[in-house]
Amino acid sequence: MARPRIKDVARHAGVSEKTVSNVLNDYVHVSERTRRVVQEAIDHLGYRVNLAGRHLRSGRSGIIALVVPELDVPYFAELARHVVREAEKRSLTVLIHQSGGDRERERAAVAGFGSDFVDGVILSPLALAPEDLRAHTGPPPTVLLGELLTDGADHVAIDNERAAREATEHLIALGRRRILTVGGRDDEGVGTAQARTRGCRAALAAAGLAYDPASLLPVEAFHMADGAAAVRRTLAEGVRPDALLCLNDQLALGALRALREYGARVPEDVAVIGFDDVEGGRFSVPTLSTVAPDKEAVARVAVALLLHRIDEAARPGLPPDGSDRPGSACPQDRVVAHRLVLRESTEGAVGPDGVW
Amino acid sequence: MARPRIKDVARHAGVSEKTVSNVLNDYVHVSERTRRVVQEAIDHLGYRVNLAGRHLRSGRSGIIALVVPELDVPYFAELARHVVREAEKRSLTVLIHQSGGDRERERAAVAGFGSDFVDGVILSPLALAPEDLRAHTGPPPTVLLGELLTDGADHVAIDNERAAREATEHLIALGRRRILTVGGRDDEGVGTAQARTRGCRAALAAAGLAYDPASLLPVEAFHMADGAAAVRRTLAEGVRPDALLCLNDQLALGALRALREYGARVPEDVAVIGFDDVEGGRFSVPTLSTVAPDKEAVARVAVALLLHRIDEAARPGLPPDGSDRPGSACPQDRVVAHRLVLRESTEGAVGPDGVW
DNA sequence: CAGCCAATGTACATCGATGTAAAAACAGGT
DNA sequence: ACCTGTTTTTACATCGATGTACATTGGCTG
Repeated sequence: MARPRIKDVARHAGVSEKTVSNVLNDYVHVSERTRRVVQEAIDHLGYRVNLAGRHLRSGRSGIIALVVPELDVPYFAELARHVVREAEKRSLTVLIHQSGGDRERERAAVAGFGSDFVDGVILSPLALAPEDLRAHTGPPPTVLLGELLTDGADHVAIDNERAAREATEHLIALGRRRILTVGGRDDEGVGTAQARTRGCRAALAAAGLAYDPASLLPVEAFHMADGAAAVRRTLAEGVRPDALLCLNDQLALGALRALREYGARVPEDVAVIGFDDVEGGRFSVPTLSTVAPDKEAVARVAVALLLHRIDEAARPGLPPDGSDRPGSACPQDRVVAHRLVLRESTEGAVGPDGVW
Repeated sequence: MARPRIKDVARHAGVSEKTVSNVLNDYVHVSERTRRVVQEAIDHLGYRVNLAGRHLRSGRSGIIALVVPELDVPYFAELARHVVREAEKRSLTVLIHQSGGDRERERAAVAGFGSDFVDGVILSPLALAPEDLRAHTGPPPTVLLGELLTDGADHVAIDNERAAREATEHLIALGRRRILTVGGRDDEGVGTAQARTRGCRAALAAAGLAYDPASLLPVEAFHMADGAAAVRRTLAEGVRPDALLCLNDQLALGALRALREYGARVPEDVAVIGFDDVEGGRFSVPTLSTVAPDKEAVARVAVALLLHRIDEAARPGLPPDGSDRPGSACPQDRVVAHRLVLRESTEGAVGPDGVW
């Protein structure tokens, strides 16, 4: 009553094991009749291939890993959904890992999790340093999401600097001048936060506005709690901005909450804009203006790029070298579209409260 | 320069392959000296076990699947985080699947995804029917989350009926009488929605309030958009409730938005309560009262139960029978704690808007 | 009808790790 | 030194699927 093996199917169909395997793998030279007989045996016994055996033999598991900092950050959850869907189309299974923004865990990810059972890795790094990547050029193939860390690996992202510039220009066009950047970072790092901060500064400079380092509100993490805390802290100090550029929607939603506690009307007193276009921002009070990355495209491009690398690595070609095949061996750098979605938090009012 | 195999380590250490395997698996009868030599060879070569080989030999992959309807529903994302963390503690890896609430996909999950590479499945069903489960009692071991579908499988959930009763009692205690149930369902199904609806009715009955089938607002899915749409529709019809019991926080957050559009003050005009205690409800305006399940406990119990089944299945004992080992062969039914978290949407006001 | 090519099917080795059975090494007791 | 019993190590088969190399079959040509 155990699960049937290929040999059981072979016996049942009266053919050899290899013939069954050939049917399973759509090998061309199998007569229609044999194929039918084998298929019937398969159906009859309820046979299904054992991935362990196939994996051992082929060296491919059909599993790719997606590593994100935290799943319960809606942006990553939405991204994960798209990646899973995209991978499924190409009959790959996705293993989702959470790094918690821990450098050690991210390093483990690019190293293939201390074993070789994933065919490839899509990593959204938070703490990984460029040298970690350089240290590990070997398998498995890796695609990075988010900011460009180094030129050592494939990479997919929106143009964060330009997106931040556009968002800031929008705030400036609304007549806002006292703009704070929630989550902004001034340091030398190569992360998404720094790129967006640069874009913001560029817009300010272009508008002839002074840049004040104090306009950057640092946060621990990009959660609602951090956004709310940072804004509460600043407001408590007596600072009165007229616009907030929040580096993601979670921060922005937390900021909306904090502003409300201080009696500020959004957008009349303070305009707020975020990044990511998550579900929460489409139903908040007020609804949230945001920079919407094409998440579906990010997922599609990332999976395609990764699959390409995997196939490439499987071919007997010159693996570590990389002098031939133009535009293939050298790391790809794909920029995905984004657009500004303007909602109530910068553009309009919800309407009066209490006319029930 | 290929990845080293166990045989390479053996050669390098001057011992047999099995001895290396023994060291790897902490077999007792290995002399201290041999162990040291082998360990040095392992470190020197940077050897790491190949999971494909181990999986093939042992029949265990060390991977469990978590199947949820959608990852971008925050409750499932938070649950996923806990499950992953819990599994990691027991050196299991979690494969996350999304069923999209599709019955076919859920059925595939309990059937082990058409292959046997997962050791077990934790499934949060949405569309699965009891008969689907009964049809597939074979491997892999399965633990269900959410409502009790049948007595055929292990199962972990909060007491949804009681939780809904408590939430409704809270609304009634506030003096509310025109209570609508957003997402409520009256039918004969065995899902979470039905259980919560029953609890609500029980509370109404206990308070001597009439039950009106029209108080159930059906929804397509449990997303913010559905909550907002359902409430808008009802308000447009002229219905004026004084409380909303929303069957999850997403519906509730959508409802808050819709209420605001109609000028209703929450909680003064309408009290709102949800289920799940997601992050969004802790920062919404107003903050959301909710039924908070102990998600960490759900994850912990589910993983423990599953692991137990997996071990059980591996032992040579009487698999399909199940007459011995009391309280083990028979399906477990674990109820996890929940508590009412009362916030502004039922208890207090945010404070006046516009005193900036 | 012999002869040959292509289409089709088979036996066997292989992927890497580990269980089995048995051999080798070692300790202690007489 | 010899036997006994235990520890330590080894050779080999095994898990399931598939690539390789070869055997067989059938169809077609000359």
